[in-house]
Amino acid sequence: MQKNKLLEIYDKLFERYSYQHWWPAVTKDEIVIGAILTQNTAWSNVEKAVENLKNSGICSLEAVFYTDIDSIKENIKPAGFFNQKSVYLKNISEFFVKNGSFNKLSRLDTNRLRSELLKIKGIGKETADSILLYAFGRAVFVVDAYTKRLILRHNLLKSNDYDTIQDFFEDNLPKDVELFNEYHALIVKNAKEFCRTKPKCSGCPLEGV
DNA sequence: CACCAGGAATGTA
DNA sequence: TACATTCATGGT
Repeated sequence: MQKNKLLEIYDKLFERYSYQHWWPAVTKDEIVIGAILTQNTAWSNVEKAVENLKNSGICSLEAVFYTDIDSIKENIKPAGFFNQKSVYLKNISEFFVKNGSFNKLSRLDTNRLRSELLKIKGIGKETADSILLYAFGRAVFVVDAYTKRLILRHNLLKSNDYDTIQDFFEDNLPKDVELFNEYHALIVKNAKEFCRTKPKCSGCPLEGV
């Protein structure tokens, strides 16, 4: 029994699933592009879209910026919402190209970088934080629908507000990039297995936590 | 056939 | 602030 519920939950998830290694050995550009494409979309469909971009030689933010939007649409079609996601990709690629890409943007502190990302149309809190964590390596906790449901079901908070839940994680965990990286991935992994349409809790590593 | 996935923008009250 | 609607493909 630990006094820190969040660490207890993490330990049980990690014990069951081990490392998820999200976005390993891929370019940062691909992570940013994937973060947009995965908005409310199954990851298997994102992989098809990314593969199309690679085959077309335009799986980079600079390439996206200089490629006509109709070609972008055609390539990312499998990921769904291609009409708006193509615009979103254009928006963020413009941001990176016009601001010196990772080289210069990495000099900004995390809060400043986050607020700049949130100004881009198509980048909400979860996408911004995913980019900060997985592409920039900043210790920012990503809150998604699964995370909210986990917090509410275990009665750890009353509010389901994004910032409230994010603060809860960041204030009760060591600010460790690898920990935040794995934790978010483990929550998704566990939710997919046990919390689909009908919550089947039998066998869940968080049973009784 | 229905449901929804590693959300965000927009509109309504 | 708190919900509701729209966007689109592909797997179960």
